[in-house]
Amino acid sequence: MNERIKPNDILTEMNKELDQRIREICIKLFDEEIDPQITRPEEQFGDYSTNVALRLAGKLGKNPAWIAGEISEHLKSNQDLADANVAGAGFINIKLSDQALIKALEEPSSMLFKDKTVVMEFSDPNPFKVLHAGHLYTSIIGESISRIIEASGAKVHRVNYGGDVGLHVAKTMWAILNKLGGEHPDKLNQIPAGERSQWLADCYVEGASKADDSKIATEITGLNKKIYQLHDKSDKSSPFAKIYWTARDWSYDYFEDFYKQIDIKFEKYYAESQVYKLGLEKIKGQIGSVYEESDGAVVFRGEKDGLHTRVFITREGLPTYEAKEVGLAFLKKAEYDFDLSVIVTANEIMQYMQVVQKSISLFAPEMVENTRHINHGVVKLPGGVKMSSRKGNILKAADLIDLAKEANAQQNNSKDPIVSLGAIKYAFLKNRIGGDTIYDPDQSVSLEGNSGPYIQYALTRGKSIISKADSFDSNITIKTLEPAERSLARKLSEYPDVYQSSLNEFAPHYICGYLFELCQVFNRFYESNRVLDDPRSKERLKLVDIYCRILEKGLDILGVEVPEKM
RNA sequence: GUCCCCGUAGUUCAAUGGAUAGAACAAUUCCCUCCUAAGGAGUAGAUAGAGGUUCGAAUCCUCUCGGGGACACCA
Repeated sequence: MNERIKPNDILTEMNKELDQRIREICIKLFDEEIDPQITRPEEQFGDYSTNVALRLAGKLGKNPAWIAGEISEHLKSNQDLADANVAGAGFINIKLSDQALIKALEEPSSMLFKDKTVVMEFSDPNPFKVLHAGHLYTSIIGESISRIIEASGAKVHRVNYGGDVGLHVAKTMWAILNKLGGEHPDKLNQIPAGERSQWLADCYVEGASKADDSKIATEITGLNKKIYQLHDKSDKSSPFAKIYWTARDWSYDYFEDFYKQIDIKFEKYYAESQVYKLGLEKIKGQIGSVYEESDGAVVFRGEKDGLHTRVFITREGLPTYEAKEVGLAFLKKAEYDFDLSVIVTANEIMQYMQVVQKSISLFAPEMVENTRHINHGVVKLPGGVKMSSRKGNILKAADLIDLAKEANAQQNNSKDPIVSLGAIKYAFLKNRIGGDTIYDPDQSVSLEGNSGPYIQYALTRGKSIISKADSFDSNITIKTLEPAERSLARKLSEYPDVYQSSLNEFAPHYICGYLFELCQVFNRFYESNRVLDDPRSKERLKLVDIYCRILEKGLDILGVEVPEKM
């Protein structure tokens, strides 16, 4: 965690109370200050659990079971809250009184980031290139983490960053000029609006595939310079500039359409053309101290920090990706003065990013202190082939959405985009961020198993129960719990802890796992306990209502909408 | 070659150094007069290998094997 937002207390209320009590007991009995590390164990063991006794055993040179016994005796002395017993090697298992458990159900979630300013950068597709499956994956991750942070009270600014200058643009421009037969911007009108994005993607593939030819490579290098010059001179009217800006707009128009489709909204699109001058300026100011000249280029020697040496300014005097990142970092800081900056990128970027961040930290440490990187893997289809944007055999983001739609139509006979989109989002978020993810369209839309539609369905079903009740008062207070009700209530009470974990680690998969488990517990309850037309109807409706609200909150954090009916 | 990440049931994934390694799908055996069975209850099945640290290791360390990524003017 970063410095400015270091949480001094990340525990939920119930956790905090137990934590405090156990700390006091340990000081009183053994004169030891120790973090109880309270966890939620399996139901058979209790509601909360701590391993303090095991960890104290070494320090005190005493039997852990004996220590656990002493502590649990003192915990028991306050029976309004909990019962405690010793189990296993020396775990202390705590069982809340029904009253305490019911109280825990009302606990609001953490507001750890209240009034903090957070900049979330994610998605980052490049104009002049294809918006591929990986962009969809990273977008869904970024959006969910944004929502996780927002839910704790932060103001989150979603920003996007793309390369509208650089060699890849030059490659696309080379192919465009080739296709148009020269600098003829008028001819661009011949490309139908619906095909523009694909046309640009094809141009990139063509340019990239021919860049091995040394003559064409030289032309592309020339175009690269020309594109930078165009920005330096704010040229918008020369034929070359007209082609550039038109194609650039096409890309951004397509991005906007796409994000709308997946229900994500960026407040700002940073472009490389906008940050490279600032980057060059900052780097040139540190030549000799942080960066150094080598072979005519400006580099950062990463080896002394276990990183690689990377070029920041080329021999041509042009900024590389690294230099632009330096500029972007300073621009974001200037524009938002954030408490926390989060950047979501693919794993392959990580090692470049570390070099960039390390170099910045040497002359502006405050810049990187509050910056956090989240790295994720790549998207694959089951038994999938390797993809390469250079070769053009790439899975587009739109293709992935189509696959989900098709699967949803076939398996569920549904055309509801809320279901197919929810299926993709959930499928991407249910695994821990970091590794590659295999996207199976059929599995993702399945109503059986751990899927988005399964949770969506569970919620619509829960709501349907409440809507069928003759009367329902959400304000009633439950006074007692039957065993089956208690199991459900116990699971419901875990939500704030799970949310807290997902916030601490920026890990949406905890939410997914919990929601699925919650549905399982609910279904088990529902199987053998009537809600409507039952003497316990009021209490059970209340539990169903809490269940629905948690599912709603959880799905909202995942960015998954819920249809009215399924 | 150097550095980084990864290796868990047939498959896709979980597991703050903690209890009997949890699920889902697939397989298999049961259970629907009932609030949406799109469900529930079972059975079978896994930590790549070898050492080490620890009261305790899927998790930390070393090595081996296997997969992916990064290694100077691309992003």
